[in-house]
Amino acid sequence: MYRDVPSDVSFSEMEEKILEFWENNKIFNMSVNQRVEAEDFVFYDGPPGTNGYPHIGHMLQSTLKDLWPRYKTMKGYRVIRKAGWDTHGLPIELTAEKELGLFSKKDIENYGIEKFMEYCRSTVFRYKKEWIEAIKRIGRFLDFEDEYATLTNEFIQTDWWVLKQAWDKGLLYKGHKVIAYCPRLGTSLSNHEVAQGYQDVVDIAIFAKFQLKSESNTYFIAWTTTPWTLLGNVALALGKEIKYVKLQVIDEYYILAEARLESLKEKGFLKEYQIIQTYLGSDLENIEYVPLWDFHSNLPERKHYTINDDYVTTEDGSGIVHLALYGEDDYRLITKNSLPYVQHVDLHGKFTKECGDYANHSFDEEGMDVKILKDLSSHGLVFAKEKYPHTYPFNYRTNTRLIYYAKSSWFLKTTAIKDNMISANHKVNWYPSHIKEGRFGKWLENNVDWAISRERFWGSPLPIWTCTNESCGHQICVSSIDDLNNYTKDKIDESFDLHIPYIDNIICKCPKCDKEMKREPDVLDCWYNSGVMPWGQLGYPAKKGSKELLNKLYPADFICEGLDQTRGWFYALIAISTLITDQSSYKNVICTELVLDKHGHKMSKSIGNVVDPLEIFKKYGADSMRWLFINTNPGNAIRFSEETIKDNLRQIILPLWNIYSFFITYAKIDKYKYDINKLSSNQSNSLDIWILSELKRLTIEVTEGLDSYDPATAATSILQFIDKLSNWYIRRSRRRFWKSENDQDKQNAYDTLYTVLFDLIRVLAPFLPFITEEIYQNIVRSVNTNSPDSIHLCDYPTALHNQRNLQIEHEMNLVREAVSLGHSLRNKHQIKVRQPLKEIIVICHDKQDENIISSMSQQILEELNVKTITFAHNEKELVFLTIKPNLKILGPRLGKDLKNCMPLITNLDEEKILQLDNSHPIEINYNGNTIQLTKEDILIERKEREGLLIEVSQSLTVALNSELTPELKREGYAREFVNKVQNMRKEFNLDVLDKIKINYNSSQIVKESIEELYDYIQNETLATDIMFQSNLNNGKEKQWDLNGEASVIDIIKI
RNA sequence: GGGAGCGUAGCUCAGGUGGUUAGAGCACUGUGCUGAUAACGCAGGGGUCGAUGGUUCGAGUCCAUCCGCUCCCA
Repeated sequence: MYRDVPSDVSFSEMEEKILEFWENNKIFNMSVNQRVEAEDFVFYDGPPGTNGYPHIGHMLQSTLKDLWPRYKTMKGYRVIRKAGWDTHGLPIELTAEKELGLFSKKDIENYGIEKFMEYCRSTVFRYKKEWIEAIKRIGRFLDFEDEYATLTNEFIQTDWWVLKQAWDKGLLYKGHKVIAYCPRLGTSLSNHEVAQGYQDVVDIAIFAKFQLKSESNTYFIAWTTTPWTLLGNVALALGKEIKYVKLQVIDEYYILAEARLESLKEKGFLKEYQIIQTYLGSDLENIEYVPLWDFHSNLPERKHYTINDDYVTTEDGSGIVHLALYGEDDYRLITKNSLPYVQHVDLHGKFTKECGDYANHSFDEEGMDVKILKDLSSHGLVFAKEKYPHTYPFNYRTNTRLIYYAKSSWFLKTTAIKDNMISANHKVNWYPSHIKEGRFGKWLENNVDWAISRERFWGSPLPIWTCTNESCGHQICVSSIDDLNNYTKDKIDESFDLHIPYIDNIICKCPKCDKEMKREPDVLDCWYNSGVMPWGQLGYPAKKGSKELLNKLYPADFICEGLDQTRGWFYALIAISTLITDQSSYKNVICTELVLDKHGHKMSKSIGNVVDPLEIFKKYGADSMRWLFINTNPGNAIRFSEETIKDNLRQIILPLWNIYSFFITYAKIDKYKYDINKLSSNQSNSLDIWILSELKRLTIEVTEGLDSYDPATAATSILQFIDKLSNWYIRRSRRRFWKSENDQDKQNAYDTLYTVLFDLIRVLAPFLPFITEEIYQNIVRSVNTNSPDSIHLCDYPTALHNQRNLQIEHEMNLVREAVSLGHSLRNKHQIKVRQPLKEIIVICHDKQDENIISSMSQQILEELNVKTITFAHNEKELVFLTIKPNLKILGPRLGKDLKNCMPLITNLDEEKILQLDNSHPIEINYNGNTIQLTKEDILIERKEREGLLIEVSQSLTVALNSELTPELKREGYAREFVNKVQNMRKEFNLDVLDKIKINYNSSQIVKESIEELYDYIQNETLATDIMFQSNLNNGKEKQWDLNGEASVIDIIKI
């Protein structure tokens, strides 16, 4: 039989027990393995890094990453869910550096690369335990036994295999990438690190004079905020569309952008001048000038001339940009125009030996800007100088300046597959939909070749070997250990650690010239690893069985990550899958926004507003948190606070629990047992028919929501259903369960509620896996041991549109409308519901509704505590009619005339309105034209006439007969009396079935009422005796006010 | 600087393809109901739908510009 349902349940403790139950009974394994023969629903888990704690945002993703796999499992699919861990990359090296007190690559080499790498390895799983705990605690089913990690030889070889594909297609090349570089530490910085180190500084900006070769006293004026780059100048850039002017100032001529003149005058750099000539930038292309210094004059490439590019603006400076190899745009233009790569500052930040007196000085040493300025000044090459405030990137650890430095890097030529990536993306279903063409689509449109190598240690090594014989220079790319062995003397096997430094001991023999080949020293970007994941998680193609598995597990039906993965995982996946298979590796993707604190700020350790998920689980349980993440659109930023969690508990968890508790309370009393063979099939009670129809509707709507990866609409349907079930079906059916006779109606009520509950918990199981499991174990498993061990092994309920009963849904809406109006009227009359009333008068605006109201009148009468329902037809006496045009219909028909016709319609007299209401068309005249109006063209509204106590809605007009006869009053006292007794029973913690004796003292009228309705009171309160006592004073009695009559009541449990 | 998202009641958010009096939950006020309910019902107050223009008979919705917040890129 059913277990009791505690009213003071701790959801957290309940959930912990469920977790144990799942663990002990291997429910997750069973849910996958019982579907071995089934079609796969493919889910990929984006591997998290575990050298930091999991936070609330990951719980949002975990919720969604669990919801669909659970749902699809119940829908009959096999859903393999491999856990994966991101274990490579710069963040791990940074952690290691920090903890080991190392500051640069050189430090690492001194410390010992082998030791350093061991340290990295020891930190990658530092918080794995906490991650697993949090993921499990939120109820996520994830396979930690068959997990994958990016640091294994297996995964690295998949990296290699993918890279070899690109190599064979000619899509892998070595080029340069401009990156933020710290010369002090000799290390590159990631974007994230750079972002941490911007500082507002005031630097000297110089307007330098570049003399035209052809005209000795004419100069281009170019502006820079980094004077040290002038030493490496190779060209000047002008905007093609920008207007330039040639000025005469005394005996010199200057060329600069017209748009800058005003500003230069304001600053006092220009006083008296004459405009000699105007040009477009395109007129000034390809003009040679004299370099400021002749440091690099012996380089063979053509240089020191003007070029055009759109990136030049006239927002500051002179409208002419000086180009040196430090900056992404500079690098792009230098490459595009085949200008020489002049790196006049070396990796230590020192000027190179070509730079004359400057050689061996640091670019950022004290006074360098002034030195350069004086130097140029002495040659008459400074047009103006100014102090210029701007933000400049610094190394956040050493507080020294960074340089944007062009370094060699390996690239995947993704520009070659850009169109394929874009069309692959067209086939992906995105939630929210705007990401597809918006953030992600735009990112693909602007795709540049992907720099996939890093000059670091802790990553998958590049599998490229280069011949040391410079005249040969042949390169090979290997796809696996076996492949590598084709080129080596000493063969290695799987036990060999493929990481640096060991891999660099492997020397290949050049197939072209037999000389030694050495590995390209870089490692792969960890984002590259993440994009390889669909193959890497299977160890494809080397691992046994991986080919068969890949056929089933590629591409993914569903993935889900945060918005920040647009340029991360989402891009890596689509780039690599397009490269290898010319399609996206995911079909449906949910992209979640950030989880913010309750004030809308990002959670961060430094602000101290980080919420620990485990604390929330402990207080409110995981189901509450899951519901929060489902019910608030995950595509919008979510403000997280304990209050919202509490709201969610109250909104869904408690109502569900109370429905369940109600069922158990009565099912135990009546020893109800669900028997599928005896389930009453011809329901006669309209409440049953109605809730079963609503149940089908719920099932349809939730299924549609989940199938279209839209969690929010599914959540709305669920909340509405719970409300209907709790606040109408059960509220209205209470008496059917409570009554003493075990008739068919009671049986029907039980069967219906059971059916509804059983379907409901299965519909909800993917959303709220814990509470539904708890209910399932009690209402299903405890009475039927043949049913599946867990709700998560059950099938999802199904429903068809034709299983709904739209008629009853409409009818019940009408009934609820009538009840709502009735409640509202009682409010107006100031008569509480416990006081019975004689009559409710209803006018149905549509006469056909009378039959509905009449057949369901019992619901209305009971709910409103009214004796009879009367239909009236004298609506004109109660309401006046107003008419409005139906704009949706008349708008398109009348167009511009609508505005003028509106008053003609709204001013129609009541007779005409009634005529229309009775479906007789009428005509109005406008501007000489006759316009015919039918009922569909207008909207009729009813408003109560002044001074009447009536309520009007769309379909009904309702009034109450508020006359209180002596009989009704007596009944009122009796009901009041019952209410007080029941309150006392509750207060004294009596069991529902406990019998009592009642002693009371009261006025004569109350006494008469009680005696008259003795049986009723007895029945309601389970009283064996109700005794009047004129001297009631035993210390336990309570004083009450029964509709103005003072009374004393004492109850005694028998 | 470029791009994306958001801006609707005190708070959190809904508001396909333009259409009538802009909704819900929470909070607040009043009131009622309750032997499932740590609840709930009914009613009420609370809104220049970020601003300004435009298209249209009609704009929260479409277009343009601007403002504010957030994120991504530079």
